[in-house]
Amino acid sequence: MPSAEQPNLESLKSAGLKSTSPRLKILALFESGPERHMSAEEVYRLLLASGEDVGLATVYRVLTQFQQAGLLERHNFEGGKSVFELNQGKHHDHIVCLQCGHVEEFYDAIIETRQQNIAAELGFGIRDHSLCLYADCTKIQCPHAGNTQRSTATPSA
Amino acid sequence: MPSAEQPNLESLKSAGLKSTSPRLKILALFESGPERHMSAEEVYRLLLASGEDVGLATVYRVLTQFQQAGLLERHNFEGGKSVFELNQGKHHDHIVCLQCGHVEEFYDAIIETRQQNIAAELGFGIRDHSLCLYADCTKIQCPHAGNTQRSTATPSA
DNA sequence: ACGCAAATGATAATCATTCTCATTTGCATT
DNA sequence: AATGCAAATGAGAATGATTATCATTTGCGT
Ligand SMILES: [Zn+2]
Ligand SMILES: [Zn+2]
Ligand SMILES: [Zn+2]
Ligand SMILES: [Zn+2]
Repeated sequence: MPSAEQPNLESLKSAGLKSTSPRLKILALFESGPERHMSAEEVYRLLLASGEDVGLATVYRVLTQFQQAGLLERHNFEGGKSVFELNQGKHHDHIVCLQCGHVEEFYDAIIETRQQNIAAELGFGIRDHSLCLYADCTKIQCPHAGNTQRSTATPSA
Repeated sequence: MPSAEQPNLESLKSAGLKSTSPRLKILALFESGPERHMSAEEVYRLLLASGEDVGLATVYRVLTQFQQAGLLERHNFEGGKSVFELNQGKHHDHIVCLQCGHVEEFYDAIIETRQQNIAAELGFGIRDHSLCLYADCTKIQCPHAGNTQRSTATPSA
């Protein structure tokens, strides 16, 4: 077989991180797990649930390392705990359901542009920003709305 | 003198909170203190510094009560600690200097409108939102930029 | 002035996260 | 494949922010 193998091993290698079992498991979880946005605790629980044995401290360490390496993004929605997601290179903002915590993503060019302009007007150079809309999705698929379906909402423009 | 007195006593009363010394002091600090945006710890330290004797637990309690009563707003900028500010009824978003932590406020009608539209498109009913721009103010007045002046920037558009 | 529920303050407890350190493991080299 | 060692891990202690407990104090209506 040719050398077009494990992209994860590559990711880790090029990030200067040696490829260990906990790291590969965590990366795999973000790539093909049930949730795109997960807290350290969630990652830990999911790994335990799937029989993997990793320490909570390691999960925290690895998440931080991955974030610093650019593999993951860290968000601080309300509630004091950080959530992470795979960095796909495509910036987006979030809307979080206040009932069930479900996270939806969106991108709006107008808002992004305005942010730049506003910062410029105030004499700041933007380095980062976080926009999070808090809402309740009673109108769509939400466990707390009596519907457990996965949300598939897409902006119809 | 007529009965158009202490608006603070009124605020507390109408919030169902009895007017106590810690509450009045904290409210006064937000109204005429040196900072509009303060964490519990900052409030606590400022009160101690001015000779007042309040417990830290009370500060936390009162801040939460004030927030629930609508007197204060709570924000969760990055860094894991909540900051509070007097609720003036005028919604605004924030830009925080990553160097010195200085907070500047702004309001942009275009962004606000877009948020509404986006949520509507996704089938959510917005209940709240938080937008925070992280930047460094090396271009303006920042202690870390060698200038301690208070910023007075105002968006011109 | 009384009485009592509400409020306070000191401290313990909790929660998320980081640190410590002894043990294990990846990986380059023999 | 065996060796060596720095890097990584895991268990648990430590930290920082915040909340809960509870005995004591205080605001306020009577
Ligand atoms: Zn954005
Ligand atoms: Zn996302
Ligand atoms: Zn806004
Ligand atoms: Zn503000």
